[in-house]
Amino acid sequence: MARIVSSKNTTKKEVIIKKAAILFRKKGFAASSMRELAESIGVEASSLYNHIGSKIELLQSICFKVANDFTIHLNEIENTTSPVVSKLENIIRFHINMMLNNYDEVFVANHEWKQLEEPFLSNFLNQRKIYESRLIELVNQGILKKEFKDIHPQVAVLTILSAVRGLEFWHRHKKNIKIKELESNILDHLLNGLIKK
Amino acid sequence: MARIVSSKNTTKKEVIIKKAAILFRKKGFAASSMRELAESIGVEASSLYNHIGSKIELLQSICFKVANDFTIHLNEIENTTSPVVSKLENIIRFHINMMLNNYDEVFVANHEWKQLEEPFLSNFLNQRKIYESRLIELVNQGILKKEFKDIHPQVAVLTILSAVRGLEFWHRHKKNIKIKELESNILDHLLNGLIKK
DNA sequence: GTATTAAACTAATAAGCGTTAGTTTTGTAA
DNA sequence: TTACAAAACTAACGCTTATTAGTTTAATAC
Repeated sequence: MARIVSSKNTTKKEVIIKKAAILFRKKGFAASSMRELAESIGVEASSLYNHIGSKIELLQSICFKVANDFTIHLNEIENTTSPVVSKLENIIRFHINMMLNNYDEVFVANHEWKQLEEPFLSNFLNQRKIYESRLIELVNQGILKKEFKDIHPQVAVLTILSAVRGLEFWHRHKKNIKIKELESNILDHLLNGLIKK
Repeated sequence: MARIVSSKNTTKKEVIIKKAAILFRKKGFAASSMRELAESIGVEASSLYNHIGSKIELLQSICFKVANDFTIHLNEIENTTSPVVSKLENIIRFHINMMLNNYDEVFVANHEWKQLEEPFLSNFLNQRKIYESRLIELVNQGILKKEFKDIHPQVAVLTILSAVRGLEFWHRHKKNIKIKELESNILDHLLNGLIKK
């Protein structure tokens, strides 16, 4: 009789959620079945229900964990007194590292939140909206302090968030370039641009 | 008896594909049912099969149409003799306009290609890889001609493509900003950066 | 060793899926 | 008006889905 293996610091539920994140990232939430998930763990599908409530609950856990991590980090950044450009750099670095270290979970949160059900769907979107607004306000401060050009802050935030999200694709050719080099290149591009002055 | 309405220049098949793109964009391919699609058109699910072969064929049509549009445009750009920066600007503008004018189709191609089956999946990925390589080569030319900084061309292309893809999110708050302003802001950010010099 | 509990199993459920077959209705042209 | 073809319909197929109930096995505590 196969058993779910979990070390001392991780519950069996956490093991299932992690495996779910991997599966959902690869195949998408709707196209993933509980039987597949169970197989990837090594048990029968029905056995999973000794540890979790439902399939949708797995998606909720993944999405809200990610959202929470980003919010907490932003809270910390806002409570410092650095130049705006440093704050923004810190945030971009955090996004890059989250993407590299929690690839499956961040990917799923980014792509599969649509499959959430109410009230989780609304709540998730609202958290994202608030996070975005706080970033826009930060860029706005940078403009007022003459650290940034007089650009449209909403568009700048969108461009930055999207560019960082693009690191998803980096897992394809991860080996071709060093992480630190990747990080500094993206930061340089977003902050200083592409054209030689 | 309800009928699929199609004007003179669009076949019923095209109507179905368009509605499919809208549905797949909203709910994802796997989570969309043929019964839902039929309902959005106003007929029974089985009636769709008078015009199309299968559900997966719809996804194929959408994805390969988009891929083709981008490839054709890149062909045209490569056959001109403009400065690299103009070529790149032209390509970015094309991406922005494709995203704004063919939102559903581009979104689906970007998000749901995973659900394609072989050999379409491999073919699609290969086309994307080639497209990306050609852009990287273009940026490389810009570096050699001293138009661009000495950055990592692969990272630059990834950043640009990702930033432009982020326009997906723009449909949420489309009205707050003019398209031309949006376009020039993004171009300026990607080419010239955020920090005041 | 025995009792208890955690966690696996098998089997079954009802619902939804894409798709097909066969039939009926509708629009068009002679 | 009649004949034909296009395109809708109803009904059903076989399959997969998430989930539940009931049972058995394995690990833990005394």
